[in-house]
Amino acid sequence: MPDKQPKKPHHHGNLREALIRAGLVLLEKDGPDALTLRKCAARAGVSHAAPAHHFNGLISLKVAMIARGHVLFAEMMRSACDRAEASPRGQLNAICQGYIEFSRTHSALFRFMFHPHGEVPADIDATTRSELEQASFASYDLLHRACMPFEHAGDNALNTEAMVWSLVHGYAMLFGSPDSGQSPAGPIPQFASILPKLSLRPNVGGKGA
Amino acid sequence: MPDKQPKKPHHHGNLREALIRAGLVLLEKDGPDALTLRKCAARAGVSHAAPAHHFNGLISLKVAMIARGHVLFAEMMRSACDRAEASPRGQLNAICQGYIEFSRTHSALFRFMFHPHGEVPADIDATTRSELEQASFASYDLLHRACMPFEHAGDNALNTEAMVWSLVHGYAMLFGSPDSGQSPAGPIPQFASILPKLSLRPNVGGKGA
DNA sequence: ATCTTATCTTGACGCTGTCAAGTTAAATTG
DNA sequence: CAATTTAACTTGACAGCGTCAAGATAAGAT
Repeated sequence: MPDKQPKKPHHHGNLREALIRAGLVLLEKDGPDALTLRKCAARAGVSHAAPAHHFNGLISLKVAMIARGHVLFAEMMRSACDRAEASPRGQLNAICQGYIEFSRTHSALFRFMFHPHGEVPADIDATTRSELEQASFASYDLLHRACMPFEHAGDNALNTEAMVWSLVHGYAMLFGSPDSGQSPAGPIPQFASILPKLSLRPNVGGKGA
Repeated sequence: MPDKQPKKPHHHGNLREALIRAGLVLLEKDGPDALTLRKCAARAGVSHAAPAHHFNGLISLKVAMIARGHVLFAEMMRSACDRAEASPRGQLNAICQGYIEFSRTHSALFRFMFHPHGEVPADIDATTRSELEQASFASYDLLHRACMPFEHAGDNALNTEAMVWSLVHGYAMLFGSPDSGQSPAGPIPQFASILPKLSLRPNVGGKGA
């Protein structure tokens, strides 16, 4: 046989990946309610029942899309960190900027990712489940590490994280959409002018605990 | 005719209200994906097409449920304010406690309310639309008023609001659910220990601007 | 070359939102 | 009070949906 691609195992080639990408396109184009297995299948050029062999149900495809979202999310935060100065404040600021930038450039996906469906059901296929766990851990870990320089021995170890995460997540949810928040008029303050109002003391000694 | 109720106009009596209540029950019981016009109709004891005469489509019923959610939301914040001391900090704290209490006692509804569907579509019936606008304004106004004592002349007028709202909303979204947040272990800090870390200076003189 | 297995197709089922038409009861009017 | 209009609801139908069962096809293994 002539030299083939290393991973073109069967008919379609890489249907699982194609379905995830189709789902992301549909989500961003027509919103979460327009996301259907059949449309994803059609967009990938396969029959309506083909997705069942890669995801056990629509919910699994959704979870796989969320996992993919976390990968993009982490990339955007990492890239913001690379462009920022290396100081603790610079890095934390960059994480937040990446967080908010993601919520703006992928606004439908961002909303889709964070608890729109309640808990992840138990009957997700193992591949998808582990993808989600790994990707969501990785993206959270970036925030976690950026907060570490501000943890202190006396504090509850999660205090800074919870505080920063709440602030940036709430801001992204409320103001990080094309239509600027559901409430009254006036320009939305920049997040960069909000973050400094959190009383964060850098921990000069080393690790906090 | 014998004395009738003032508002029992027709067959069912008050189908619109019954459908909203049925929807809220279904939402809390089986989640947002189980919310169906036909099930709401069945629960209200009418035929599957009856809801069309009160809501122009499923989306309108959803919006009406969100409006109802804002009413309950505002009630919970107001009640927390009534139980708290009258000082600016006491009131602001109470608003946040009510906010978080609502997100915990009505967790599915809370998630349902905040942007799960993108923008409100243009083709909502006028009744439902005005209900939403009025109710969401009322609930936001409570937060707005609680923040007013901390606004200052030099600040962007929305700074304090945006900051407090982001913090409490993010906290409620991330940690205000039965399953405690999607990320790593450890006890979640109380919001009461987070709020004081925002540098809020009371404005002793009167109004900020 | 045969067998096995993974991948995808076809067809069917019940449930969904929505539309069109018909029915019933309330309100209005003469 | 009776006829008419109008609002509320029912019935029936349609396409699209998720999902299951069964069959076809191609890749890999023996």
